[in-house]
Order: sequence, then structure tokens, then C-alpha cells
Amino acid sequence: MTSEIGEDNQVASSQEEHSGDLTEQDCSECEARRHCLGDGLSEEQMQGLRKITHTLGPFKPGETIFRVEDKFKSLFVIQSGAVKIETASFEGTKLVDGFFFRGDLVGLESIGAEQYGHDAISLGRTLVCELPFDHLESLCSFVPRLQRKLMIILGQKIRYTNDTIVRGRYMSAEKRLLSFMQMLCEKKIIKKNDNTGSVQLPMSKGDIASYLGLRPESLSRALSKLQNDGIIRNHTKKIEFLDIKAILQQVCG
Amino acid sequence: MTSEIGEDNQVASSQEEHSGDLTEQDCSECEARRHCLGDGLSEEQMQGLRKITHTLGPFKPGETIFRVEDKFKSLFVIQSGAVKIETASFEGTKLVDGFFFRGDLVGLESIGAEQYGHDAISLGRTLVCELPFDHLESLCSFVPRLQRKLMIILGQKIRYTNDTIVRGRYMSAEKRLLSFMQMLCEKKIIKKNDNTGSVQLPMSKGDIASYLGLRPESLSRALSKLQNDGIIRNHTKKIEFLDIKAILQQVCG
DNA sequence: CGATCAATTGAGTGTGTTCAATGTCAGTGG
DNA sequence: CCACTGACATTGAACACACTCAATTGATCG
Repeated sequence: MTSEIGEDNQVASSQEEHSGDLTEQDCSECEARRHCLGDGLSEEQMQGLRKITHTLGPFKPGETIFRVEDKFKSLFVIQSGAVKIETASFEGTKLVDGFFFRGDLVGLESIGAEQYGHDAISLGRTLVCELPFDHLESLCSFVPRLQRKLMIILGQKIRYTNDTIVRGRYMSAEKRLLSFMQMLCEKKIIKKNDNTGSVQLPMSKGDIASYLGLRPESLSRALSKLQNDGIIRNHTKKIEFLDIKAILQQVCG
Repeated sequence: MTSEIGEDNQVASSQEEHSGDLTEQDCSECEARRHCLGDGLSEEQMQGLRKITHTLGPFKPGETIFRVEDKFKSLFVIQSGAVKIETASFEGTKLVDGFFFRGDLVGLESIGAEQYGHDAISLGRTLVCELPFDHLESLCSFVPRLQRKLMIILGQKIRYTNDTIVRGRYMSAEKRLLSFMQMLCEKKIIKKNDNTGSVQLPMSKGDIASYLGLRPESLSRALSKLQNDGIIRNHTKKIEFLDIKAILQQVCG
């Protein structure tokens, strides 16, 4: 478990990119501006937030943003790209516990712990914004709106897990896949065009399967079935949605 | 879904028990004192917390503390007794999403939502301490320690769900049951006596099954199997632990 | 172009589910 | 006190769905 730690600290190497960067964070060009923790704050409040943050990356696919057992220090807002978190279970098997996209906060899972409980791994070309948690906490005391926002996000995360993963236990492989695709639609990850659309998947099918609590084979079969039903068209790194309504109407029961 | 709401508001009727109670909450006799949100706060800080709280109950088994679609207003600390939260799924089936014991906070799941997402139902004779959330939030801004504690609890809840329910998907019925019994041990719900012990279950077997993502029949079979293996002795409302070590050593994989 | 890893497909197995029957227990009323 | 009731729990038999194992195809990269 600890064997790999420290052999190649990509966080450190990435930080070098902006070493000597003492100017205040510039959020005006950030792709995630509208989804960020800071959205809705006054200019003055945003300034407080900008002072404690800086950009990390870009991370290439497979690079780690933090590792299991690294000291918990920061949350990370995804500016662009995508991230998965995973843990090694009992015998070497990796389990994917979450995917994160633009505007999502990575690291909430480790609040209150000494160390991160997951590896956070970049999918695609990823830029993140680091929020040192103790600074963020202090800032929250002065900016009630920020405190509120963080709590809301924590509450949402609890609900989201309950509505998807926990509920998912009672759903067939096909339903789980559909609810995953619903999520992609709601997060606007897909390129939508009326009732059709498509996603360029940043993660592997195996990762999706793991996240949904399925074997890769079972996911593959579910994909094939939906393709036969004319709901989707399945490719290696892309899924075309031929009938978005049918996917969204899917009542999860 | 909304049909039952308001027909018999047990919250209101319970509140009558202490209507006119304008004195400050007295925590000195509370069974959950050592597990409460306020534990670790200075006397002065505790005073702030006591000012915004009051006791509700006792609730009898089956009575609701709040219902789905009630406006989200408060968190509730369990002083004594136990609570389950459940939701009605698609066709009338109730799904149990959590159990709460002394010192646990009920309602975290609904932070950031307009309405509660569950029914909270008393198991056994239950006393709770109501924490109006907007007051609690304001207090958090003045008491960083409290803010921190609440965030830690939220983080822990996220981790707990991930470590039990999400991981549980990969575990057999027997393993899920064992991990449930581990939880009971860790929360000191059981009456322990060296390597043996017993629990008087406040909830039905059906509730446990639902919580673990199993059918009652499957749980029953798992219980029978563990009894045959000499690990437990199974009764209707009680489980005897004949070998606590064997239960705790159980590595969840 | 071969090497490697991911994804798919097929065949057989297994664990939990489903359906149905029986058993247990607490509460109620004769 | 015992019979009746209804909810919960247990047990059995057949089934279904996802899993396992194995083979094949497909993509990517040196």
C-alpha cells in the first residue's frame, strides 16, 4: 500500500510550473468559473478566496493529484478535464469510488481525516485549483456565504451517493448504466443536439464498471443490449445517444 | 407520497411536552453528552449551543421525528433510543437508508435541500435534541471549533457510507451481516462481556436486510449460517455473539 | 508490424431473489 | 386460559442475473 508513495511525486513536479507565482489567482478565464465554490460571492469575498488558491497542472492522463496516505491538506476544484478517485481493495483490485468533472470538488471525502483515503487520478488533460483546507476553513468563518456553500456541497454529496450508488444496489446492470448516462446528461458532459448526443469518455469502460459495482463483462453486455434496443451506439471511447428522452425518462426503480 | 403528511403531526404534539420551556437546555444529565456535537467545546461555547437547542420526545417506536417533504429545518442529536431513516421507493417498498444511535446526528443527509429526503422514525423510546440549522450555522461562524466539528462529521459520514454501503456491494450477504455487527460493536450498542455479548435489536430484521441491500430471506439465511458456524445465536429480537473476536477479525473483502 | 491492454462475446456456474409454505410471537377478545 | 389474528421470521425449491473463466476481436503505441 505504501510502497509506491514518494517514488515520483507528481504533485511536486507539477507545482514547479508555477513556482515563484506570487500574484493573486486569476479566475476570469477559468472554465469552471460558473460552477466554482466561489460562484455567487461578492467581488470582495472572491478576492479572499483567490488569495488562498492556485492552479495545479496540467496533469496528463494517469497522473496522480494526490495519493492514498498523503497528508490531507487541500480540496481541489476541477477547472478542466476530469478526475477519478480509487482505492486498492484487499487483493490488488482497484475500486473506483467517484468521477469528477468541471467545477466538482475533489477531496471532500477526506475532510476530517488525517490522510486522503483515495488516489486521485487525472483523466484527460486536467487543470485543478488547489484550496488549502485550513485556509478555506478560516475564510469560512469570515464569509458565512462560503461556509454555507461548502456545507451545501457536502450535503449534496451525501445525497448524491445515496441516490445513485446506494439505490443502485437494487437496480439491474442496465438500469445502473442508464442512471450513469443520466448523470452525464445532467452534468452536461455530453454534446447534446436536440434528442441525440454523444460523449467522449475520459475514463475506461472498466472504470465505469467498477464505479457502478459491476464486472467489465456485465457492463459490456448492458451496453450491447442498449445498442440493440436502439437507445445508444457503443464505441470504444465514445457513446452516442440516439434517444436522450428514453434515457432521461428512465425511472430508476 | 404527500398523502400522509399532516394527518397526525407527532413533532408538534411532542413539542407540547416542553412548551413554555424558556430556560436554557440542560445537558449535564444527557446520556449522549460525551458523543455530542458540543463535546470538546469550552463552557462558554457550549452555552451558545445550549441556547439554540431543546429536547424533543420521548418518541415511541414507529413515531416519526420528521417526514419526507417536511421543510428542512433542523438536525437532531439522539440522546437516547435509536432512529432509522427510510424512503418510499417506486412501488410502496420502503428502503432503510440509515440507523442512528446515541450521539448520532440525524438530518445531515438533508443539508442544502429544501425538504427532508427521508422519514425519520423512532425505534424504541427515543429522546432527541433539536438543533435548528440556521442557528447552528450562524453559531459556527462565531465558533470555529464548532464549524470544524460539523465539517468533520460530514466528512466522516461520507466516508462511512463509502466504507460500508458502497464497499458492501462487493461483499456476500454473510460479509455484509458481519460488517453490520462490527458496526454495532464499534458503536458499543452491544452488551459486551469479554469475548461474548448480545444486542437487543431496536429494529426489525427486515429493516436490517433493507439497509444491507438484501431481501429478508437472504438475511435470515445468513443469520442461520452464522449460527450453524457457532459465531452467533439468533433470536427474534436479540442476537448473541458467541465469538466477538471472530466477528471483528472479519476482514471485509 | 508485433506487443500489449481494453473490450467484447460465449458457455457454465453460483449467489441472492422470488414465490410459497410453515413457524414464531405479541396482542386481543371470547 | 385458549383460540384467533396479523406481523415478522424462517425454510425450501426453482429461477434469474451477474459472475467467472476462457477465447476472440479491437485499439494503441513503440
